[in-house]
Amino acid sequence: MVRPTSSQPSLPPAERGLVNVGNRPADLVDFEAAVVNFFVDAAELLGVPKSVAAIYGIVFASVEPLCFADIEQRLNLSRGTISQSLRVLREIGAIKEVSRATDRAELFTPDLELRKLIERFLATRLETQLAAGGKQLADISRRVPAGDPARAAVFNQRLKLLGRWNKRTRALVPIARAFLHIPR
Amino acid sequence: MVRPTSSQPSLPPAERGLVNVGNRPADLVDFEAAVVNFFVDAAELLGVPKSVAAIYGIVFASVEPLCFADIEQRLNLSRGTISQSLRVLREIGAIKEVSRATDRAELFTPDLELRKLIERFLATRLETQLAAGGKQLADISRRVPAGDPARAAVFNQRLKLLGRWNKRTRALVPIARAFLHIPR
DNA sequence: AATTTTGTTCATTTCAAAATGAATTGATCT
DNA sequence: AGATCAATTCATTTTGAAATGAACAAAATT
Repeated sequence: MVRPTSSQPSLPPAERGLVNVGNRPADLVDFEAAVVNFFVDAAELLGVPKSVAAIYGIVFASVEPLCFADIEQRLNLSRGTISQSLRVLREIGAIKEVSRATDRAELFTPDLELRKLIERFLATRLETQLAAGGKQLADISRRVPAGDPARAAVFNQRLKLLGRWNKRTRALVPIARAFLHIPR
Repeated sequence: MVRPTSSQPSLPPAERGLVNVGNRPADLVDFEAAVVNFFVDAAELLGVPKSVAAIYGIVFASVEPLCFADIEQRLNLSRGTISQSLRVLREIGAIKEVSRATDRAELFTPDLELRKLIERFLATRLETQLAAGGKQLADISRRVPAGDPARAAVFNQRLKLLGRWNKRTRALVPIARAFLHIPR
């Protein structure tokens, strides 16, 4: 009877997804795959491309900073995609560059200050969308068809409702920030 | 000098988008288009198909309940899409059916209890995703590669961080509910 | 029973976002 | 200078969710 030699009780192999196996140890690959999947799923909720999430994941799953070639080796993604996704990740501050004197390649390490990422999401997606919605509502109000006053009254009532929800949700954002201890 | 005969100072025509003009009055069409656009934009944020949002919008923008044919006339969407989108809207409780004795066609009216929709979003998308994330994190923890203890320590540290954010965000959901006055 | 009216189903198509990879740039090394 | 390495750009391709519309059902009307 052959048993796995691992110290762990053997887990089922993880869904590999975008993660390459190559000649790397199976348990490491499984770990990386599980981390990458976690971030890919989370990104789906936030509307972020899979490749971007996967690259953050693979960088997160390495103690040593990774260079471009490392990522290319570990993930089943083209150079073009990796280059573009790294740019996005740098722009949003999800990864940091760590220069290494001995080599010319840039090294990347995850920025573990997740509050910055969350703050970015709150400000960029939520707050701006809600503000845009508020403007649209104002515009709609000026378009309520006159003529039938009873009908106009109904529409104004409905629009007031939307306006209240817009305001309430906007008021929620700072509360969320406070609760998550995210500095203004 | 020809002036618009409207009582309103003439607004620029609204982006028509999916809304059909037909032989309907321009100001009504503009109003409907503005409302539809509002919901389409909001839906984009929530990951809802445009057609679904547009149909909710066109129903919202009518005082009288609309039947299938009304929607088909007002929006540039196929019967198939309308049928499927109406099903979705009924399932999530965004519209109500209003039977009319005089006619066999079903009539639809918006459910203005927006808190129900928001609650649904919180429960279905946010909470279940966060719970799934929590499970994934537990799984990842069991996959931390043993061997190098220093490395394992770093990973455990990082995973603790993710776990904390997961928990905090989960704790935020009930607070959001309370703030928005959404009954548990 | 035949017809019209009212919608549904689902195999195919469309389309926009994401991914690709060849060509190119811009370094660094010999 | 020439060669090699590291990465970026961007015109093209892929892909998957969304939309289409013809075929089909089910009920009401004639």
